[in-house]
Amino acid sequence: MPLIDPHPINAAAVLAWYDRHARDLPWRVSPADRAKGVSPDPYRVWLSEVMLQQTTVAAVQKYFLRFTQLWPTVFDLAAAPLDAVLREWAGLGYYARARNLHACAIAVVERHSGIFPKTSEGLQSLPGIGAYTSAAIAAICFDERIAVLDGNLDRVLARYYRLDVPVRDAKDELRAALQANVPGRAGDFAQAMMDLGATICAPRVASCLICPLQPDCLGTRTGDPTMFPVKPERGERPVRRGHAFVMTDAGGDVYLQSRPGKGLLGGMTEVPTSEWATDLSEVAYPVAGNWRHHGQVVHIFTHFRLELEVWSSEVPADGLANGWWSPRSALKGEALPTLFRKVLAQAGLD
DNA sequence: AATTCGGGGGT
DNA sequence: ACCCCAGAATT
Repeated sequence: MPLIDPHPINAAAVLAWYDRHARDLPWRVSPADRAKGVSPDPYRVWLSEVMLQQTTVAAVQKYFLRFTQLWPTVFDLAAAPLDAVLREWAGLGYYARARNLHACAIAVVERHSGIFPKTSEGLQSLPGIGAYTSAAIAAICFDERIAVLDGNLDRVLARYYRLDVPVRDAKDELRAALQANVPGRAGDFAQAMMDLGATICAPRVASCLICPLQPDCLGTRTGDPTMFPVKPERGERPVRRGHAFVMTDAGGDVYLQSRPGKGLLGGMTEVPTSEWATDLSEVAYPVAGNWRHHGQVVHIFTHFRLELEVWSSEVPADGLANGWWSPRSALKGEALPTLFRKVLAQAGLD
């Protein structure tokens, strides 16, 4: 039994709305310019799409401007050292994206002479480009008529079709329903539907009176469209606890080291910590010193809550291996994730 | 099919 | 507090 009744979407109405209300974004070609034949730079579209994976437009903007200023083309990015890319990505989260971004730039240069593939299928074979991103780039840059299904569209379509199961249980049907409605202006349509989801059909508020999908939206016909999509149950967020050790030498430089290349905060920079476990271990300092306690830092990851006790001490500069001593003035440029910036701030070193 | 990956903005 | 965000890779 089908989960949805895939009645048509009025793509013409959506495009007409987009022509008047498209958001002005640094990586976007306006619908007016697109109509004049201007096409987006695949490098910039790709970079923006990777940054926007599970990340808000507001958070991405300054990173996008910085990256395109430092590395204006895929050749520039491919030639950059990975640690420079990680330093610039610091704070944006999901750091596997940065490693894949760099690997993808190299692949495009080495396997495709610096030219991005022009089909979603070709794009999806590249690192860090999955079902969504490949479709988005192919539609936006090349008007491939393919369904572009992101979190916004999940919500818009769940309301439009009044989907009464969690989205993950109807992903294929939603994609097929959308695919059947993709018009010739595939790139503008994809961006229009995402803008619609971001501004009109928002998570908590649905401004149905001004929505171009009226009057065909089943979610609005009967009751409250914000009841959709229905959410699966979510368990508790576990807690992990540990100690963080901020060490300075006689000159005030701070001891830093690199995390393993894979996994949580992979490849990023940290201050030494204990293991993170359910129960707080008894503190074991890395080296002898006059250790002071600076209270606790709490950091929320997607799948657990971390509570770190923050300690600091001046220590001899020759007693540690593997890492390096960073002048306080250089901390801003280190590849420090937000967690460790919070730890340093708690110890008075921000 | 489920889990592992950050961090911030909106409500 | 909680939700969600232009998801992908791994298990």
